[in-house]
Amino acid sequence: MNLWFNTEKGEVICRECGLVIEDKLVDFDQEWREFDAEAAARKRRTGAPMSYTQFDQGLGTDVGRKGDLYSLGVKDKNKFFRLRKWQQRISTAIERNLKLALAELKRVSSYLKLPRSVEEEASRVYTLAVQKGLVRGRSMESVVAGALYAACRRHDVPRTLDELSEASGIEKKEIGRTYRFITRELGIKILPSNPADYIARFASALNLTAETQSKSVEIIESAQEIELTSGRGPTGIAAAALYVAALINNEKRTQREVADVAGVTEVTIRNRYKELLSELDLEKEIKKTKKKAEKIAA
DNA sequence: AAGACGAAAGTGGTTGA
DNA sequence: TCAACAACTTTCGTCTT
Repeated sequence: MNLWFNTEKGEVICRECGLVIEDKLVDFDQEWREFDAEAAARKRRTGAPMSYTQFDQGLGTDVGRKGDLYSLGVKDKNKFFRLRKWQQRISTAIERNLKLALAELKRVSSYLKLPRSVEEEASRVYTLAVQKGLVRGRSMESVVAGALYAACRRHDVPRTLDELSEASGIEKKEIGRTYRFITRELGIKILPSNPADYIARFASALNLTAETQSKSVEIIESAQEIELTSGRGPTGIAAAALYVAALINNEKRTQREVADVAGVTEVTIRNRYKELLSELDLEKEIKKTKKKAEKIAA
């Protein structure tokens, strides 16, 4: 998509269709001007942005820099070195662990192409987990994976456990276990993920058109209304809806193909598919497109 | 011959006593 | 803590296109 950030009007506009995507941009410009370093020091109110992806939220203090040394006498110099030693000692287990873990977190999150907001949230979750001592007895990596999984769910950009497992090299059930553990211990509430959130990703992996996508979201919505979706795995439902929608729009994919990208088996798709057909009378629509296809062939 | 279908047995996780 | 249970998987044989 070709976007145009109009900072004057505070809008984000699509260059192709002119659609205004966002009309409440924050103005990131300063409201004053500075002409030299002196004025800058006087006028700037903030430092670097605070971020949980930095192990100390970007707010850490170092004792002294080399430049300060020249103004000190011998006695003060010794004091200076002593203080700096202490500073380094204080940064003990927790901080070192955080540094390592957040590096790992960044790696996994960029592998999965997760948005910044999710990475940020996951870092926050991990930091909390460390502070509560929840990492003890668990591998750092698995907690990182669990935190990321939780963050994904919260931000409605679900990745499957399989994907997380592939990216982090941690076993699926291990991730699931720590995920459940830390969300329980930290009191993080997570709604069951919505099957519709998976559609966009699965559809593009299968090269399906936008119509098929919206059709399958439609199907999911009507299925949810009659409680067909509760208690079932969301990926299975998403896969089945996508499969049916593809049939209706004459873009048939095999059950095998859909099953692979969704990370479920053909059997699960069949089961959901059967339920969808019997409860939502979609058979008519499928027959319609079949007839159309035959006419075109003839 | 490939894909769809369905039965049966197995797995990991939740729930309720 | 254990057993019952539901969802999902694996496997395999049969039917359909």
